[in-house]
Order: sequence, then structure tokens, then C-alpha cells
Amino acid sequence: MSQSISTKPPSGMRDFLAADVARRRHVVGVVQRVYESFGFVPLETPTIENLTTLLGKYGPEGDQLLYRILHRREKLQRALEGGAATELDLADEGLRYDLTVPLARVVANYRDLPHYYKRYQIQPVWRADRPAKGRFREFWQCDVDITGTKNVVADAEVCGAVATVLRELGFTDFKILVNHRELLRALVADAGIAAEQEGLALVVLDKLDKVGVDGVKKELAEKGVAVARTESLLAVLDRAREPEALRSLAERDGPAGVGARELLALLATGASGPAATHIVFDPTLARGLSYYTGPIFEIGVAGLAGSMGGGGRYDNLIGMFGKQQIPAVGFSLGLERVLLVMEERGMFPALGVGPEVLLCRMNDVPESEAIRAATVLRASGLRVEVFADLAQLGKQLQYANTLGVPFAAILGTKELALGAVTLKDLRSGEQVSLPLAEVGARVRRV
RNA sequence: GUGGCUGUAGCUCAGUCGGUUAGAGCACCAGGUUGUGGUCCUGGGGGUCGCGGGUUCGAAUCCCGUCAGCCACCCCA
Repeated sequence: MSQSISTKPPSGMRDFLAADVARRRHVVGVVQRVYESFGFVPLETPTIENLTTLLGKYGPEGDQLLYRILHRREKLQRALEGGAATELDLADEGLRYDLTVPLARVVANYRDLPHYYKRYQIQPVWRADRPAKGRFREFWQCDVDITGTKNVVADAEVCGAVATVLRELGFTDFKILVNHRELLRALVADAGIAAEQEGLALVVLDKLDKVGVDGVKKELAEKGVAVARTESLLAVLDRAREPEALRSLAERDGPAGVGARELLALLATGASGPAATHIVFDPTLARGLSYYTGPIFEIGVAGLAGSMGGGGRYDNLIGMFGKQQIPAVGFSLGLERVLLVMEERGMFPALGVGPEVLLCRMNDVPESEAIRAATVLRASGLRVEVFADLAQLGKQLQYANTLGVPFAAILGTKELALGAVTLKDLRSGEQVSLPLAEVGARVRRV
């Protein structure tokens, strides 16, 4: 060894050992089953997309976080020799940042998809963000989207799908916070805040429950929003929280009225489905991605700083690919966020991983006989590991303990002559000599 | 991007008012004799004390820089 190489995965990325994989598969399995029960069909898209597909969809923040893939060989040489100045000269592909934009590309590309395309997609995405608790550079999203309709049924169905997933996983206390882009914009304008300060105001506003009223006032004042305006905005939002507020907003003309009416429809429609007790109107909810146009959603759960998922309506995104404007709405669950909370709360059932039987081979038994016996056991449906080396039986049983294998099948000359193994239950210590053919039933019975 | 904390064995950490060959627990390996584990006992391997520089007779320990990790904020899933 001349020099040691770091054995850690890159920052913000992780290895998953057997127990991790089992937990991830458990959750993904529930997600997949539930999404399919709602009639969604699967989609998988490439890890890499063209930068033209990705850029300009997420807002400037998002563009900054894209992983870009350097040109190779001649193209790179040419770019470097040509005095390449911009990122675009050096790369024209990048890792996907979410699953929504690839979906939009697919819908724009395949014109023969069903009019209502309901797809789910469970794949990793990459963001060159700074890692933190529950935030990674490589993480999995579990998306459901419906394209081709503006009807509130679609909005309610995606909310219902994620609500069902969370309930089946054992969550009871989550909230699906909903708001509306157009309504929010109108309320900000009502407060007399200039359009160019709108984004800023929304970001600070999002912190209301953390920093409090005075904190928001202070922070906005520092950024050039008059305190009177902030107070006015807070008052407007405070009024919007009241139960009857949405109804009176819905009577207004213009975008605010439209937004409020859409939210009322969503609340009413959602009330008939699994999201019923979870959907809550939150006038301060503002989401970062720039492609949202109508209702926006976010999953809130106690004890988690960020959200477990989010989504919304994006009626203009597919049209950005220049073929046809198709409305769409979707919801995305963050797999790692779900896992994090489940781990903290001890919500996982016992998940069987690894072999059920360790085949222990005594010194006088040929390798070929061990393989032959293991093959018979596997044919009966058991997960069987053969102890590879020759070792004292004590060592082999010790190894079985460290693996957590519940049974050892001991194969020696005596057993070989009988076509049997000595099956030892490692929890009770009991052991019996059994014909190979009966081992499967015996193990399953315990 | 901002602020704070921490870098000593595979893991969790002790050791630091500067002083002989740097420690523990867990893990790993080997023994406590022949085909019976979990407990126990004994022994063993494994560290250029994150990296670079400085102060000093002498640095894991003090100073500067740097990198990495963690936490909070920001943002997000």
C-alpha cells in the first residue's frame, strides 16, 4: 500500500447495507402498491438529461444545484482550447434534479400517451446541495402525477395517494398543508408589497412559525420592506387563517378569487378521500420551485424540520417543451425523509434479512456434498448459506450467531449416510436429526 | 451561502495546565485440544493522534493555516 485512498462515499451520498436496504425496500414496496392501487403506471427515465431539458425550470437556485457532466475527449479539448468561459461551453448534460421535469419531457415527447397520463416514478435524484440532517445529494423521490386535466379530482387523487401511503406506513399525525400560488401573490400584492419583493417576502414568511412575528418584521425590514407593509401582510394572512376567510376570498374577482375557489374545491373533494383529516389550508405556505402555477402542497410532520414531501399544480411546464400546453398536478414523497422519521419513531416492523439456515460442514464431508445438501434445502424455499471454510463446529455456530441466523444444519458423516442433517434451533438450543426433505417444513413451523 | 462544534484503532471515545515505548470498551483473529454457539478467561493484530507549517530541548496536547465531518440557519424532498 503506497497511499491510502478515502473509503468514504462522496459527501452527501451513502452506502446502504443489508438492514438499510430492507427498510428502504419495505417503504418502497408500500408506496408502489398504493400508487398502483390508485391506477398509476410506472415510468423510469434516464439518470442523465440534456441541460436544455433541466435548465430554467427550477429557478436560479435550482440551476445552481444541478450536477453537470463535463464534455469528454475532443469536445472538452475544443471547449478548453476555445477559451471556454461559461458552464454551458463545458457541459451539455446533467443529472436529473427531480422527477417532475423528466415527466414533463416524456409527456411532451410521446404524443400517443393516454389523454390522462397517470404515472408514478420511484428513482434517485441528485442535487449539489450542502448536506444536512435528512438532506442528501443523492436521494430518492416517489412521485405521482396526473397530466391532461385541470379538474380538482386529479389534485385530490394525488393528495389521497400520498396520504394513503403514509397511513399504511403507520403515520397518523401528518398534515397536508395546501395553499395556492395565485392566491398568495394576490395577498402579497394586497399588502402593498412590490412584485419584485414578492419572492423575498414569501421566503421570510415561510419562517413565521420559527422566528415569530417580530422576527419576520425585522428580517424583512433589513431587506428593504417597510414595517408597515409587513404588518399589513401579516394581518392579511392572519385573517386568511380564519375558517370563513377562504369563502370570502372566493367571492373576489381576479386571480385571488380563482385561487380561493380552487382551494375550496380541493378541500371539499379531498374530504371524501383518505386525505380528508389531513388537508389543512396554510396561507403562509410558499414553495421554492418556480414551475408551480396553482395549488401547492407540502407534508408536515412533528419533529421534522423540513417536509416529507411536496407538490402542486404546474399547468405551464409541459408547454415549455414547445409542443403543446398540457396541465398537470403531482406530489412527491421524499423517501429518506420518510425513513428518517420512521427510524426516529421506531415504526419499522421486523424485517427478515439474510439466511435462515447456515449449513455447517464437518471436516470429513466433501465440499460437493455440502453444495448438494444446500441445493436440496434451497429447493424447498429456504434461504441457505453454506459455511465456506473448514472450521471447528464451534466456530461455525459462532458465525451463525453473529449473522443472526436462526437455524444451523449440521452435516457430518453420520448425517450424510442417512441423507439427513442435524437441525439445530439456535434460539432454544434444541436439535434433531431430520431427512433433508423435511427441513423446510420444520424451519417454517417455528 | 452564514454561524457554531468536532477531528486520537474498523466503531464509540478517554488522554491535553507540553515530558519516557498513546489507552479503554466494542468489533476482529487465535487459544481454553477431537461434532455444539450465545456467557466467561487468556493472548494477538491494528493508530505517521485529519493534513501542512510554526513555537519549543521536547507537541496528540500550544499557535496559524488548510481539509473533512457534524449541528443550527437558509433552502429543499
